[in-house]
Amino acid sequence: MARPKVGLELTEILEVAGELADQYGLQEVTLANLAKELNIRPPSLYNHFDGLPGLRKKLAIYGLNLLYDELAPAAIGVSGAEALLAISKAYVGFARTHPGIYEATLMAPDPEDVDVQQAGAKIVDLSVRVLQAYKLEGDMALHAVRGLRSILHGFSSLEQRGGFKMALDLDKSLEIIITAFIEGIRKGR
Amino acid sequence: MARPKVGLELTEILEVAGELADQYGLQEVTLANLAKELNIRPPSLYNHFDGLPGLRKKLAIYGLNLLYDELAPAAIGVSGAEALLAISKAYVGFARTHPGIYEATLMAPDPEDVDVQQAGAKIVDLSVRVLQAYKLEGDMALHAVRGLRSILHGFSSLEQRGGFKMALDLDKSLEIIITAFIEGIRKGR
DNA sequence: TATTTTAACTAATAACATTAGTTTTATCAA
DNA sequence: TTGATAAAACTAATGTTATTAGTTAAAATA
Repeated sequence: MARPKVGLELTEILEVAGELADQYGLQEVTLANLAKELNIRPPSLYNHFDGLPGLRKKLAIYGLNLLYDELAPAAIGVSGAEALLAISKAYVGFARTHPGIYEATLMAPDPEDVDVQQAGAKIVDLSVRVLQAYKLEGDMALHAVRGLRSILHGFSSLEQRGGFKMALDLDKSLEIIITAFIEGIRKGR
Repeated sequence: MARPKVGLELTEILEVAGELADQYGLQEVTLANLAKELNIRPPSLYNHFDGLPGLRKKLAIYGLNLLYDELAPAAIGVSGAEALLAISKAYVGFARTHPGIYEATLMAPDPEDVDVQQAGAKIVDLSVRVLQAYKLEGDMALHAVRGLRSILHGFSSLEQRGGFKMALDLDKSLEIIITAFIEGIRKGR
């Protein structure tokens, strides 16, 4: 019993791949660079995942789980606008701290893949629960989730790509945007 | 006089590259594939731009200009919420029609590049003008622009990556999200 | 201790971007 | 029309990458 290598290896590889992604960008996460970092030869990596697409898929799932683990704690003990702002800040914060891993999250070779969908669904479900405090009726709850996700991803993505050039506090922007959006949704019933 | 090849070549190359991107994805826009499509050898492309990074930069600018050319007409003759919804639908529509070119728009090798910034600034300016109808005071106008851009990019990006799985009308989602956001911004003064 | 599995390895191949140097083709001035 | 010039194609070669095949070493298990 106890196979200390089997389970640990893959996680360790993904951690290194994640560091590589955050530090140099996702496009630098190549089998060559990863192998160099791990002091093994590139072909050896095929024992752990199915080539570069396999790595990117596992990295996407790994990243989605990391993201969920940061969002979930932010949502406990609070509700309503407070909870909404808390997970929003956590989301954007994650994208800032882990730009490469966040990018990997959206770059799965096949986004329709069951495992990837499942990891992403946890985050969607979390958003749904936070929005339940607003008692939105019918389809409005679903539209609201789409809006929230659009804002969070769009904001993170644009910030990451240097899209916001104005000298204007980013956290304040986020708070105003989220607050405005949810207020508008409430008025719209 | 009249050098019908000099100017036309580059545009023609970008058109073919754009078709390649839209049809097979941006990652398939390689010098090898592009050269094959143009019936020339890959090294010949270096006479037109500085390698793959050069192509991606030019494709980004080309795409931003295309996008602007679709947004601008949508905004004329209308104002207020009507104009806002018009450019929003045009934006998302462009991302749907030209998924590869839209992606290229955000994938410039150096987003800080002056030419890229300039092409993007036209679109930001257009958003600013449309939002001016709401007479937002002080920084609120700037926050609003950031919010609008986040929504439009986030929505397009998530839709493109199959992020919205629910059987729920996408255009209706967009309309509700944009309307809610701008209403919330107005209330927040 | 013997077997089996895991994970490393070497060697080789194909696709790609890129550089250097050359040739063809087209433009334009005399 | 012709000769000079510039643009844009070419061939050849190199280095990096992912990938496959086949092999070996090491660890876990029976």
